[in-house]
Amino acid sequence: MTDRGRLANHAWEGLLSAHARMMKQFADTDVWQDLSMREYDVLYTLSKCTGPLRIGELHRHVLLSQPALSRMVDRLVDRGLIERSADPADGRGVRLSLTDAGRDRQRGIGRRHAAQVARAVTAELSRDELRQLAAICWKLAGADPSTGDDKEAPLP
Amino acid sequence: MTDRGRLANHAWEGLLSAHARMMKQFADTDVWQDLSMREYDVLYTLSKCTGPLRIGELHRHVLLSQPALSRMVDRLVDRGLIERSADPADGRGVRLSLTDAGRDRQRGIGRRHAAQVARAVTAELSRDELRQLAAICWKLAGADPSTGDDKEAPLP
DNA sequence: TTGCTCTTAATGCAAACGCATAAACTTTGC
DNA sequence: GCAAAGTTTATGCGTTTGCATTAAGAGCAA
Repeated sequence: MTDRGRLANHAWEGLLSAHARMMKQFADTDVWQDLSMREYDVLYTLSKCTGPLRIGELHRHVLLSQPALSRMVDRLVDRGLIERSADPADGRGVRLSLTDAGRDRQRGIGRRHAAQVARAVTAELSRDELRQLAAICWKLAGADPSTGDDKEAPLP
Repeated sequence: MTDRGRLANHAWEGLLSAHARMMKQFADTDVWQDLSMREYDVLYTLSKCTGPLRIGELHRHVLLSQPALSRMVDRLVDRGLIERSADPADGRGVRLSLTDAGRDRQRGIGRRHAAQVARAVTAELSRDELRQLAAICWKLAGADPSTGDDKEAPLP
């Protein structure tokens, strides 16, 4: 392995460790009400996107198998937090959107969670480090940092 | 929320997106043999540490509930990849270590996985970015980047 | 020592997950 | 226009996970 490869592995391991430490820290708090962090992640993803989302789109953002996601959507629909509607342009497709209750729930949890993220992350990193981390991670995520949208196969 | 807080949230969201994208990419490959990525994570953590590890120590590094980890250890012991032994200094404790087969398995998978990490990460980031990412993430992980060991409650 | 609390790991059980596959629909090629 | 191939979401089923609790040893005070 090249030196650069080793450096890449060291950086990736650092990212994994940071992820694990922070996730554990957040999981140990009381902000999630009756949702799991994964369920909140789905609500949050829906809240970020303007229009309704296909399940496949959602699946790109969420670290979960497609069947598991399909059933999680079932449960969230049953609980009145999201809505399934038929896609007029594609009979197979399903369009997902937050209900009003879902949006309220996401906002309530989101406000508290954002505060704890701010506390935990700013406690460790300077403003410059935050900027660098954001720029690098969004690059690694293959997305435009300003919009948060994925970039799919950038044209040459 | 302060401006710095918003920046922290933006950086954290970037880290989550990068994590999700990379994990999906790695999960879609054939390097894991008959292990799940979570099981490999346990073997890898054991391989990094010099001596046997308590289950509680392992639990600090792995994003899994204690009972789930306990049972995963069961299964890995049954499969002959790790060894449980009593802790002479503490009758409740259990000391975990890789068997020879477990070490072989970790190394075989680890080599291929490290190669794919190197490919995926260096494809997106320059050498300077890799260095910055490593330094910042290990800071966020609350650990010394050179050793990878956790720093617990740094003395004032 | 005894009795209490604290810590560590394991267990019962319902919920959630992943894999393989099916069902429903769209698209493609003839 | 129709069959074959591809795409998108859902379902069957065995395995794994998390929550609550238990079991067992450590630590400490009287």
